[in-house]
Parts: sequence; structure tokens; C-alpha cells
Amino acid sequence: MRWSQTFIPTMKEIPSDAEVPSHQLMLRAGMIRQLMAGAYTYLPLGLRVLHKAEAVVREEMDAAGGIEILMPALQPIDLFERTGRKDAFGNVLINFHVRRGDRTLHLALGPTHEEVITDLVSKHISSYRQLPLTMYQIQTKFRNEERPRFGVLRTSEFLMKDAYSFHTSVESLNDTYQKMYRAYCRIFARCGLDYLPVEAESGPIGGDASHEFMIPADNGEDQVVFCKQTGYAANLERAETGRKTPPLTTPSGAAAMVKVSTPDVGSIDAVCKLLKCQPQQMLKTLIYQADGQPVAVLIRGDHEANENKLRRALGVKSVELADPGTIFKVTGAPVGFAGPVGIKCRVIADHDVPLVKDAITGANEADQHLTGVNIGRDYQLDTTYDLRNAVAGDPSPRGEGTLELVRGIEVGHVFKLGTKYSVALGAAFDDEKEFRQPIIMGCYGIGVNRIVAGLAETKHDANGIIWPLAVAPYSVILCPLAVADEETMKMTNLVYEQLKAAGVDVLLDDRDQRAGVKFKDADLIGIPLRIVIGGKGLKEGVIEAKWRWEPDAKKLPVASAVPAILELLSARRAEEASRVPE
RNA sequence: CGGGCUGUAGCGCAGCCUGGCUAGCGCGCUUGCUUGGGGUGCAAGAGGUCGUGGGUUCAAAUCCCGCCAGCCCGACCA
Repeated sequence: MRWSQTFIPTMKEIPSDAEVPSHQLMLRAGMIRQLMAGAYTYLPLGLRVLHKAEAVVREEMDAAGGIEILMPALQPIDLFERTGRKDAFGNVLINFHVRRGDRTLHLALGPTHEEVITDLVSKHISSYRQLPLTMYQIQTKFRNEERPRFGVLRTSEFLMKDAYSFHTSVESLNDTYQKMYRAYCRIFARCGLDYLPVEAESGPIGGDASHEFMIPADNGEDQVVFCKQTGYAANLERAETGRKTPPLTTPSGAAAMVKVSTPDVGSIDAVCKLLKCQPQQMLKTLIYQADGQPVAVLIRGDHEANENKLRRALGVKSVELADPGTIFKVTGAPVGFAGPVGIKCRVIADHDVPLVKDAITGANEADQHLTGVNIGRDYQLDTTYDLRNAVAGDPSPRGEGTLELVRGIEVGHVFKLGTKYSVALGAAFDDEKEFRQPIIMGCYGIGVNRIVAGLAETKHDANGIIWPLAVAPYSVILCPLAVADEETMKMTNLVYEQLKAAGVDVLLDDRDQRAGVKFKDADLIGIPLRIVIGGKGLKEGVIEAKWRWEPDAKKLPVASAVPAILELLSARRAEEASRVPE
């Protein structure tokens, strides 16, 4: 492709409303333009990267036994009503009414396709002989994000590869899950991403039923816990700590419990300020409704409760913070003054709670707190649980090691679904003995745009993006330095045509621009191999080849330049391929 | 949806506080010359509902109110 014949509007300056690197660079490199918050046009360069990433995903999914299909984005709302996800999605589900003749249809734009594919399978799969089956599609998804952000990292319309597998047994599901997990590792490695598979929140199935694939990045929206020593990695929502239940007896030298007046001071910060103490000396007492029953949850003042862990510890379906009325009923005080001493409901505590000696808590009385509160003497616990988010420095749950916290961009998610959708939508099979069984399902998603944005976010330098060869919009950029010079252009066109004939993606910068402009733009858009054809080199009988990530150019004799370029490219391809796991 | 910030040419900004000539600057764009290996130099141009609606005023980019849009923090996120 000749630069003059495509559309690559590069920008020298950083648009003021772009804050994260991927957004700035993709705008400046002329890859994307914004239509509105959370909606972007992919320009030719951006689209080429997207297509290349998509091709990698498709190849690996096919290799892993997936079968490609394409489902409608437009879906009838009743499918979501049948699985209860109309309410679960809430405002995120884009849905609307349309008139068709004298009827009114209630439709949704698919945020994901469990319903549609399960409906399909329910109609056409009836025997164990037809399973297992894995189908996938690469298609635009729609979600009314409450807050689209970070440029193209979080948009309300995005390209997703979603795969769904159907099984007669958990063993079969586990087998496909492993295949998909490995395919995902290969996909992200082939795309040149530094990826980190982490344990993720997995809902009712529990265990190792879900993994997310994260790209470590400062601007990631997710927080990931990992441990260098033990290799443990998990989403913060999910991450366990290595904490255990401590002795539940009163510590020696405990201070006397004293009631102090704290008028209108209910929050942890405010109490600390008033009493001149640190949050870790405090115990916060959160009143939750667990399946409708009030429960007091004790957490150290500087920690955060984790509602997923709480739900599991209590063995209930739902937990939510109680309303002020319930809080008043169990504590006898308004919000902000709850404490474990004398509270009138079940009390459950995090492992760290009993370790707080002479704790400060609410007094279950308006405008009063207690100091010198101690386990055993002032409140009792039978045991403690892991109820909070992990923090940096916590012990690893998998042996000797310390947890660290990093941010990450979620690019993929593999998930064991179980029978939730098959039961709701009647997808079942007859087994060998003609017993009707619900089909067991798995689902596997990749955000294709996030592969692209994640690369721009993590693979760049001060001059621009640095694409890996595997997904670069073009492998080679040809820069003739004098487009008016006949000899230069003759050589350039020869190289251009020969590379194209060899199947190489070449971009020919045929603009009548000075060398500096072409070099700056080539660096900005991040083409891996830059070939310079200029008067200086031609005098010596050479053209120059420079990798985007290397400081210096190599000189290639004119006569053998094209084979030399092909050799460079194939060596690089092999190098990138060597980093892909089996 | 709560909190904060910002809307002036394609992009980046100044002007606003303290209202007053024809609304400026840099980049980009057009034309001509020039230069020709890391964003050349010179000259001449084109390009604006100052986000939008109302109000105050002799007079509004500037002051006041509403609305809209974008960005950031938070809540939410199969």
C-alpha cells in the first residue's frame, strides 16, 4: 500500500482528552478516531492490526477444535428474561422496542451470547453422541457501559471472540477448559503480549472454575494479586490470603474497655482523627443482609470487606449492606456506631480481627465508641474467616511467599458455566441409558480490541508504538527519501513490487516529505522493519534496514536487498514463534 | 449515578479573573519559492454559530442560570 493512497492521519500533538498511552498513541498514529464516549472508528491502520489479532485468535481456536459460527447481535429480550439476566445486566443491556407491522418487538443488542447459543443447541442437540461440541464466533458486542473510559480499553461496542463448549460430563468440560486455556496462552504469546493467567471469581462452581488473562499495566482496571515465590496469581476479587485463625483468647496486658464520646463521628477516618489513632487499631463492624438475615461482619479498620468471600463463608446466595433501619434494629444505634460488644445478631470476623489488641469499635450507641476492646473478654468468636481483600505483604495461600499487588488489563476469561443456561433454556441430551441430562457448559471470551490496545499500552517508547511482527499493520515500511529522484524511485518501486510479490505487507511512504517527517511517522505507527532508500546509501550501493526496537540500521547491498529483507523477516518470525508455548 | 475538571479553526493552546478596536498564537492545510538522511526556511492565503439556549448590559468568548458534550476519580461491570 502506498501511503498517499490510504488514510493515515498522524498527529504531532497529543489530543487533550486522551490520558492513557494506548489512547494517545492510537489517536496520534492515525489508527482510531472517536465518535463519542466509548465508540471509536477504526481507521485503516487500526483495522489492520485488529484483523491480524483476529486472525491469530481464529487460527488458535480452530486448532483447539472450535467451530466458527456467527450469531445475530440482535436478540429477543425474552431469552434474557428466561435466564434472569435481563435483571442481572440491568442498564448494561441495551434494549429497545421496535414496531413491525402491528406488532411491537422488544429486542436487545447482545452483550454476550450464552442465551442465543444455548437456545441453538437446545434445538439441535439431543444425544450424548453429538457431544462434546465447541463453537465460537468473533463478533461485535454491545454493552451500555456506565462509564466508558481509557480510550479503546473500555468501550460500549467491542469485538469479542466468544466460545461456548457443551459436554456430557465434568471430565469432558475440564478437558476442553484445559485446551482453551492453552489456546489462550498461545494466542496472547503469538500477539506478543506479556500476559498473566490469574484465578478469577467463579461463582457457584468454585475451585479452579475460572481464569482471567491479564496484561500487567499501570492503567489496568483490575487489581491482580501475585506471588513471585509460589507463583500464585489471582484477581483481587478472588485472591485468598495465607492468613489463618489466630488464638481466640484475651491477650495479656489488655487495657480496660472504656466508652468515649464521639459525637457525629461515624467514619473510620473521622474516628481516627478525633481519637488520634491509626485505622489498623480499629475494627469496623459492617451490618449485612445475608439471604435476608442480618449479620455483623468484623474487619480491621484499614481492610476492605470482600462480599464474594463473605457469601461463601456464610454459605448464602446473596449479601448486601443492610439499610439504616436494620442497622438500628441490631445495634440500637444509627449507621457508624456498630460494634461487636453486645450486638444482637450473628457475628463473623476476618482472621486479622482477633489480633487487634485494645481495639476501637462502635459502642452500639449513638455518638459513642469503645476503646480497649479485646477478644475473649469483650466479644467472643468460635472461629475466623478470610473475609477481606488481600493487601500487598499478605502471606501467599500456597506456601512460603509474600503477595504483591499489580494492575492489569483483562484480555481474556475462561469460565466453567455448569448447567445454569442449559437448565434455564432446556438444553439437554439423552445419555446411553436414555436418561435426559442437562448439558454441561463452558464459555471462553477474548476482547480482541483489548489485545490491540493492550499492545499499544505496554509496547511503546517515547517515539511511538512498537508492534510485534505478528500483528503489525504492515511488516515493512519503505522510505524513499527523495520521491522526485528517478534512481531512488526506480529502486524503491522494484523493492516494493518484489516484497509484495513475496507476500510481505509493505507500506510505501511515497509522500514528498523530508526524511525526518518520514522517520518520525514510521516510529509513531510502529512498523517493525523500516527500509530506507536514499541518495547516501545508493552511492555506496546499499539500502538500509532498521528494526523499530533497535537503535542502528543494517546496510543491505542493493543487489541482494530483497532476499536479505525476507531473511530478516523470517528470522524474526521464528524468534517470535519461539516464545509461544506448546 | 455521585464528585471534580474542560469546551475558542482539523490538533495543541492564549484571551475570560477586571465586559469594549476587525478574536489571537503555534502546528497542520492551500499556493509559490527554498531545503533535501530525524518534524527545513521564507512569503502569501484559506479556515471560527467562541459547545448550546436563555438572562444581565449601551456592549458578552469574557458576568449569571439552564442544558449538552468530553475527560478524570468513585459506584457499577455476564
